[in-house]
Amino acid sequence: MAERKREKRDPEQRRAEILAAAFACFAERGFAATRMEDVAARAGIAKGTVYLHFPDKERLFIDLVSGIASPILGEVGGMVEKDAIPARAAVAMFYSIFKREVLETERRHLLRLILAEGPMFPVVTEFYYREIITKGLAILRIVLARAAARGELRNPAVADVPQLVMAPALMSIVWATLFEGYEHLHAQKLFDTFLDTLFVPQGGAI
Amino acid sequence: MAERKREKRDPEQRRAEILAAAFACFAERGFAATRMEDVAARAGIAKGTVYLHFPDKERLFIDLVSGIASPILGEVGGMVEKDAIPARAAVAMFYSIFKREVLETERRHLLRLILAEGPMFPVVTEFYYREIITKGLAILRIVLARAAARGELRNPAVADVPQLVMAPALMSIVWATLFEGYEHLHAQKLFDTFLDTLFVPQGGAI
Amino acid sequence: MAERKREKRDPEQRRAEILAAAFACFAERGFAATRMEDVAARAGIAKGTVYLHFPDKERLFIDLVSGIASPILGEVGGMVEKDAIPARAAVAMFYSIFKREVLETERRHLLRLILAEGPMFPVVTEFYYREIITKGLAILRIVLARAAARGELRNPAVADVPQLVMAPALMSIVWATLFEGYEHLHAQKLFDTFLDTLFVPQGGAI
Amino acid sequence: MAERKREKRDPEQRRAEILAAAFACFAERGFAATRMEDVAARAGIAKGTVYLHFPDKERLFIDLVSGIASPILGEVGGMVEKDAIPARAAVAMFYSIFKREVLETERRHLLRLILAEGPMFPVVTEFYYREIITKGLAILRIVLARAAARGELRNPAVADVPQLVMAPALMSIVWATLFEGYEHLHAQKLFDTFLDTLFVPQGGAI
DNA sequence: GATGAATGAGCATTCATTCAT
DNA sequence: AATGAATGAATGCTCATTCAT
Repeated sequence: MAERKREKRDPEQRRAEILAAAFACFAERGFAATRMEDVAARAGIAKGTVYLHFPDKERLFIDLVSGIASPILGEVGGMVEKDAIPARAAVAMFYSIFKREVLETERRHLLRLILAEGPMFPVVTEFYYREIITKGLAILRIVLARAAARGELRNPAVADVPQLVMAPALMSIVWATLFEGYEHLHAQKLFDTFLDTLFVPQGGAI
Repeated sequence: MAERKREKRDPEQRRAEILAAAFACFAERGFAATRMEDVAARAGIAKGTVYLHFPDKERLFIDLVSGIASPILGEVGGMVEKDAIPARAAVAMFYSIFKREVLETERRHLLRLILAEGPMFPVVTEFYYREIITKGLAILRIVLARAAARGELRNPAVADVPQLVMAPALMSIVWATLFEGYEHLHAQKLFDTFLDTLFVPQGGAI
Repeated sequence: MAERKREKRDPEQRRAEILAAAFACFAERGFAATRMEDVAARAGIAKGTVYLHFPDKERLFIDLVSGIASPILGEVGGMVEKDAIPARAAVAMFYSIFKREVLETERRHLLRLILAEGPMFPVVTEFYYREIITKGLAILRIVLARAAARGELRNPAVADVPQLVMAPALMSIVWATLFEGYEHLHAQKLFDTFLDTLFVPQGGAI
Repeated sequence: MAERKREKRDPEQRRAEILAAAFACFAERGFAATRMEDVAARAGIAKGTVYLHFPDKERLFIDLVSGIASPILGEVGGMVEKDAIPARAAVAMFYSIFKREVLETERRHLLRLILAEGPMFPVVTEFYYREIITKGLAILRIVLARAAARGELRNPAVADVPQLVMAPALMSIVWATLFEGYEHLHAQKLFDTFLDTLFVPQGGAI
């Protein structure tokens, strides 16, 4: 009978649990097709309880999508600091962090959510542009400019189109989301092949 | 007010009008958030009329998403035939067709639809994998293999990961869909830069 | 190609065809669950054509239910005339006509229709009370009174409750409609047993 | 205006209220013509609340029609036990219970419902055949066989067609449902007259 | 007359949100 | 705080009826 009813909790923890449940639901079915009751059930609480932490479904979504991104940035930022390391290593690390933190995480569903619900939630799109894209591109721009200056790039013009470097990452997510079930895409190979294409060989010889 | 009521039409034309309206609506708001009445209104017809052409919302969506892709394939396929032309030109043509037929068309919203609704409509995902991705990759694989054999690729390993060539196209759509309002991405420049990175310079000079 | 389209017909015949189709449909599914299109399809005509003969669904139903009963009465009425024949024979004939004209005909579904839709169509109920019940009871009353006077009834009080004589007929229809599939009810035996109960044995023997 | 809003209730009681309201509605207008909103309104609750207790309209109907019959059976069954009492008294009790429990109750509308919706709900028909008809006939068969053996029946053959005994009950309901407004039928008289016809007089004289 | 595409009111059902407990 | 029954607006779909052909 000890059905852990009316379990009280640290509000912050409760909030986090709801966000986690909400993310799983939204990622699975999209915003419109997710029922608040699904979220509650997944969080192991009652429907009404969700409303004690979020005023409505829309706000739950926005808080969720915004909050989930923040942690990613930190590490990536460090990349730019180290002037010493070769650009190729920096970009490789970029992919590596992306792989570890996004592609191989539940966060890989984020893109789908943002892309899918973007038009309905401009706030979210803007948030991502401002907080993630802008910062990511800025970092890449710096790293690529440095690489170009050092002659590490086969095509220095790449430094002007840092989106090109993001493209394989994007592809890896989209593929993982849609087609992984039909055919496996080896993300690391995709990244490495791109790195080999982007950068002049490091000639360990002589 | 030209109320054009009870306008009869060629069934095929009517069907096409509905599909066009539906595409606009679905692209704008997603499957769940689109009301059949919206579609009808956009097509300038009554709610019930939609059901004379499609049995239900789901089928309207599937027929729509499936039908809209078909026309794309034809032209791309021709690319592979011409053995004579340089690989770079072939890939450039691939991007060009993509730009003309998808990126600069309403079809650019397709990716969003597929990505967003994929999990709810596995039929659609499978259709796209089978009809578009598989065929597109096959073509690229042939072209790239040929290029590798001819020494046209800076990194011949690219021939094994044709998804790499698709990545910039993907990026161009995602950017156009989400961030174009905040910052312009010059798709042609993206493609050209990538081509310059991918292929060894043709050195017309000396 | 000779798809007998836009077949013109004698209006009366067309009307009759529609009524027949409508009866089949209404009997099968009831008023509300019958679609005008079903009726049209069953009559082998287009939806709109029904409306050339009946102003609306309700009127189709009323005309139908009213019209289908009329033919029954005639023969029964004759029963009362023949003063000479024994009451038992007259009542037997009543059941016989009922069996032949109603129970073993599609008309057996009439009761269901009237009972089911009665509250929604008081006109129909009233019509049946006035045209069928009243007349049928009147005839039975005369026959039974005569029988009582002649000492043919085991219980002369039956002459005051002619509904009692109708009851087995009612039972035969209800049973045929609902339970015949589970267990057979031999209507003739039901009637004969009732006749044997109702009337004093005729004892042809000394 | 005592708007008694958001009144919470014992679930069982709520369910019973809905069933009662549903019965009234279905009895009045039939299955198809009854709107769930009517049911809700009649139960004094909101539309959605009905769905907290029944998954859909069909199930509401089936549960309703099935549930309403159960209570009838009990008492009737006792009839057969008492071997001592004369068959006539037993059958008289049968009619009496029927009158009290069905004819003079809202349950008298049940026949209409079953007859009307039978073809659309075979489950219901089968339920009634199995639970009511079969059992009722079995009891009558026993009582009548006993009566025949004791020479209480004017026509012993009646014991083979127990439906004959049910017929007056059926007539009383159908009449009450359809024609009572036009002409009164004295049910007790109908039953008594039938009993007097069925059984040999009990000779209270001497 | 005959047709059947078009219309839109109508209804079953869902689900975000509220609130009495 | 937590619950979940209750609410009612919203939406997919149907079908009686109309009307251009």
